[in-house]
Amino acid sequence: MADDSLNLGLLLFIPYRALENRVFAALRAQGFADFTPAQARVFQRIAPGGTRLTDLAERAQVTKQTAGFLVDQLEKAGYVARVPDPADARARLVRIAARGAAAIPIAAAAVAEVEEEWVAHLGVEATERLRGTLTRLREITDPFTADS
Amino acid sequence: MADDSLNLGLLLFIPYRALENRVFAALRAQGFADFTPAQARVFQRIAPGGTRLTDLAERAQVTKQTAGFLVDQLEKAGYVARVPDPADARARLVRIAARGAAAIPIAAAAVAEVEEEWVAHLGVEATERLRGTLTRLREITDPFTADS
DNA sequence: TAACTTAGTCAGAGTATCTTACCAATTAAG
DNA sequence: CTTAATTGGTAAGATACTCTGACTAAGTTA
Repeated sequence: MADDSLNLGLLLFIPYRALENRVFAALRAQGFADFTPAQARVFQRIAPGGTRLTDLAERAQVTKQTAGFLVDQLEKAGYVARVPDPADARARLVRIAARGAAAIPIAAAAVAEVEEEWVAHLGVEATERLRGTLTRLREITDPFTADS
Repeated sequence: MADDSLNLGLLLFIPYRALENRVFAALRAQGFADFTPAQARVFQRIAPGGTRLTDLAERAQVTKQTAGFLVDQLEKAGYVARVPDPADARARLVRIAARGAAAIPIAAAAVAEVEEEWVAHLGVEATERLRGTLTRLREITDPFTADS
């Protein structure tokens, strides 16, 4: 018998994990096998114009040291680059580099594919409502909702 | 400006993480500070009558070795116990022990509290739809939906 | 009973994460 | 304009998590 009274945490985590697995598999299949989930979680939080390490750490909810460690690896692998922050000589901006930019459409395609499967199972409306509800939920669960 | 076009993965992950943090904070505040998120993810998957290590590993999507490592720690801390599996002399069932059972209502209360906040933000109906949609989503994203 | 499968452990390695302690640049106070 | 506090980031060391590969023991199949 299916136990469908799992707590919301697990209910959120299960599809998250499933989606992540699919995206990683797609990237691996296209030659992007040289990065890890932890690196990807930081990478995802980089804003279009670049993001400071400290901000990245806050958004990803890890320490500055952890973020620095992961960005080091992303940088070595060519996914990101650190450029000086014109607004503050202490800081540098982590920006998406060529290899990172190349990976994004592949990841996006994998997400779209999974989403189609979800739509096929849930229906268009329920899927859109899911997205809408999660987006609204972000307002009270993401400390960094208000960034670009 | 808020960028509300985040991919579904991140949209799922953000509230998951927020909820997990709250539950951990509540447990810590009640004296349950001697376990980790990784241990909790395995712990959560233990079925009422006990679960074999191999099943636990599959459900939590980690290797048997990792599951064994985490169960060792949970066992040392008194959250679970390993008992012989009457059906198979090779196997043992991981069962929730006294300390584990004591932690569950505290975690449940924390989840309920967070859920109330979500209801306050989203409304009752949207929250229930969220749960329903996620439960249905589990059918195609959880390899172990069909267990008790 | 020999071969195969399944439950679990052992050993060793790499990855991720934290705490504590720093340095350097910026900003605030006087 | 110099001292003090704040902020961006790094360094070192420890712990936690997770994996791969190799193994033992029990169960199943032929």
